[in-house]
Amino acid sequence: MSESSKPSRTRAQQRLDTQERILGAARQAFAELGYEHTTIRAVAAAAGVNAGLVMHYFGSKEQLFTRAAQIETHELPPGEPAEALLSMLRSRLDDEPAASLALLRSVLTHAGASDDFRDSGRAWLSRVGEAIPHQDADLRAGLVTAIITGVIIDRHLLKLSALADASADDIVELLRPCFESLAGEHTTP
Amino acid sequence: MSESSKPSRTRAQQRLDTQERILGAARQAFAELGYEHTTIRAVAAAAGVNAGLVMHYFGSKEQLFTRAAQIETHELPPGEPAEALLSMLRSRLDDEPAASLALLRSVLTHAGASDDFRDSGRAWLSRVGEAIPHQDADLRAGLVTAIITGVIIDRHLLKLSALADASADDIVELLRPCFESLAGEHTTP
DNA sequence: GTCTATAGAGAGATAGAC
DNA sequence: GTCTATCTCTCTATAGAC
Repeated sequence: MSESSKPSRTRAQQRLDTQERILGAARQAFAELGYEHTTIRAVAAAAGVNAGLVMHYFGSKEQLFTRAAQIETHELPPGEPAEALLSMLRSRLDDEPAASLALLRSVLTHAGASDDFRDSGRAWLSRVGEAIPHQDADLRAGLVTAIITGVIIDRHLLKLSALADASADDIVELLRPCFESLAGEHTTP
Repeated sequence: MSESSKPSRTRAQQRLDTQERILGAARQAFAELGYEHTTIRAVAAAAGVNAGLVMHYFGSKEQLFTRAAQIETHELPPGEPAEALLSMLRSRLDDEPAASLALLRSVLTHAGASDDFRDSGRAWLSRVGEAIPHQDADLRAGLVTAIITGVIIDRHLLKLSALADASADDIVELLRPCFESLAGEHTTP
């Protein structure tokens, strides 16, 4: 029967809460500093716990990163592909999730991040490729993805003035012709 | 016969030669590994010298990076802006200089690199902005630059299959409509 | 469930010898 | 002009106490 009586928060509950706090702090740190400049100590401090506990829960810095940078693969909305891609760009311009920013910031310097990125990107790319009605669909999918990534990096990570200050609507409007020429339903020559 | 008397290479010459070897090794290392994973020791070894010598010549890792990642600001060829941008993208698709890749690889994680990047990018952006015949020229310049950067990163740094394997010509052809809509000489609404 | 203590490795930087 | 030796710092990771 009862043990600690009032199970308003069981021990397992408490454990999950703490893990979530740590993951949140880790996501933010990885997004702002990148993999190498993020220290277990700093993550622990931000989560209000001790560094040893972080290791105890996640095993290594590498595993902590993989957990923190885990992103649900972006779904491509149904309908005309160019418009679908634009609407997903639109939402990412407004608020890109921290986990995704963490992955982006670290992808150029941390080998593990590149792998995570490739894995989560593969499904996305093939989905986009299938939606594009052209022979060279793969290259086109790679190009729109490169464009989206480039814009997101400049806006959220590098905060380059022109892109960081612009309204999401203006950006989308300016890029519409690009997306239509790459992913639109033209007749293939 | 003579030994050190033959000034086929003076001491100052020798010094410059060695410095150049070090800079070359540094560029390659920074481009491949990023700022944080590049060690003075490894650069020295690759250049066939000792780590102490690198410090002696360049003072600090930070200064070594700044020297190694120094890039002549890309000149925008004269003529119609969209075509000018495409032709410069074209050349960067074939072989991007190591110094530029080093800067790109490090820009997301190293503060000093971001500054160097911003500085060398500012001149470029204003030049592109001036060439674009639109009111919102700055935003348009930021967008084409983001596109170029995204494509170069995916091709040369992440080596994502679709972009890494494609021919430069195919990429340029697919992106031409994008560049024309962003930087072309349309009548402004 | 959480924290303390510390081992162990690697890096940048400095001073001076050859 | 170039190298050896070393100092000092910081970080991950481990072992075990409360």
